[in-house]
Amino acid sequence: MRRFGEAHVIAVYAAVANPPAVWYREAAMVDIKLVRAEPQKFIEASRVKRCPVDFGALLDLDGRLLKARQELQEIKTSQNVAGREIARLKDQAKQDAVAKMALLKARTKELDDLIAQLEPKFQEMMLLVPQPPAPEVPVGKDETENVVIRVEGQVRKFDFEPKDHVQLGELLGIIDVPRGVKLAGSRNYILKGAGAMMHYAILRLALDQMIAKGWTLLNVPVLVNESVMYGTGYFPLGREQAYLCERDGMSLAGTAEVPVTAYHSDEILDETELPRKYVAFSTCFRREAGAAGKDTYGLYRVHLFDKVEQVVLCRNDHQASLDHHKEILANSEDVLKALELPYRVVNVCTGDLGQGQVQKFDIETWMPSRKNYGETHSASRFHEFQSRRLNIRYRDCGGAVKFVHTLNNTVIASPRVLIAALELYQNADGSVTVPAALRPYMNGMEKIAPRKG
RNA sequence: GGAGAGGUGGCUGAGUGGCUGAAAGCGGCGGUUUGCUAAACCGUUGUACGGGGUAAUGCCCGUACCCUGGGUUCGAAUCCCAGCCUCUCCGCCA
Repeated sequence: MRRFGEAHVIAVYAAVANPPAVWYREAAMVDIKLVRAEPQKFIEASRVKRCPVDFGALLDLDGRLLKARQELQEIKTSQNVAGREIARLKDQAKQDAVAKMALLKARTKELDDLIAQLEPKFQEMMLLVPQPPAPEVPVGKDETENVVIRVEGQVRKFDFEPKDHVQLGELLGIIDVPRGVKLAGSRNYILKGAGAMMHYAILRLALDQMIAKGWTLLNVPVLVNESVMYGTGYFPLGREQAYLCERDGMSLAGTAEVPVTAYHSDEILDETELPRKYVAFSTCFRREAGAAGKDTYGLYRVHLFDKVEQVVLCRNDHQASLDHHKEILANSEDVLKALELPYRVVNVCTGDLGQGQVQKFDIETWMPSRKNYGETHSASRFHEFQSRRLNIRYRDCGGAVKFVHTLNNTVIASPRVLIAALELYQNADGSVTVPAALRPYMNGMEKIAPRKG
């Protein structure tokens, strides 16, 4: 059985002058051959996704690199031929032949230098080229132009004045924002007692549902090499969102998607081993750079949260990708249905789509305090975007080596979903009924009641 | 953290300057033999890029790749330097 690929091509691209070194994979990003063949398609993708790339400069660089490499290859051929010759020559004839080689060597050096100069620029630009979105993705400028495609469950009407999750959390003694801020600054919090129990209960419910469906549970590193961040597409564009441990050249992943998707990087799998379906729990770290002043209240947008994530690696087949996309969406809906929370599914528009995503469906769960649905899940499919960057391939039945397709979706993320759960399950007296599905995970607790005193 | 050993193809493992993209074995694939399986025997078996060719696949030529990067040399898996990673022993530790 073939398991590991041999091409662990991780190159250091260091701006020679200053650390930190930037890591990337030498393996292709988006397929440059496709960009050459249909530049218009990528120019359009760049426009609607709002990922600016100078394709004129990119193709120019590509052309010059290609030309230099072709000449270099020809020179190498003559060098190899001459080298074999020299081994057989003697004395004066040998001296003459060696002298001739010097000329070739000088040209080789020139070409090497040229390539060494152009290559990093080319790679840098290639890392910015977006994956073209699927035709069924609505064109739009930002999240306000996402299209609702389905609404599930009934939004609760209260016959009393409902409290928000922070008020409930304080009243019940299960959420402590001030002390979270004391320890770790803004956007931090502490879950306590039944609040922490409900947090773990939700995550465990999600894990158990996925395990029951036959998904493979992984426990993965969340402090990862930069190459993994580049490979999954979070770098370079999302670098501002990540906590970096620069001394060690590592960063904290914002989601288990990162290590789980990279799990098979630099490997060649066998088609019979596909699809691979993984589920993993991880703590997620996000700087929320650029979100200053946005969603500052409560547990909606925080620097650290816990999440159960699902990741699929499947055949390089459009239909297979579509089928798995439906599957991972349904898996997440199953968790919300078990929790009996109302939600809707939206088709995310081009402007709100990530660089690598072909299409994305967000699930938004009803949050009474926001008087709106709030994003709780994000189901994406990438086609080859991530697998090219990570070099994840498989051998198909005919023996051809192809890049896998990757997909991922939140199974559940907490505490964000606690906003919906606590607020929707609250009672007039300030207590919160524990959703039936969570009781087995909370020692049978049925209700979280206000503290005495 | 201290001391040592080592990184070669799917795996094991040979290879100390040109005839080595790489011996041998295992595994995989194809075939012969056989009532079936097994065994035996024969053949075959990396990836990427560029060029040529085809209706297309097969195919042909070239280049690169023996952890990564740099250096020495006409020529590097082989010599030198730096880095990364793995293993063993000791120490520390959830």
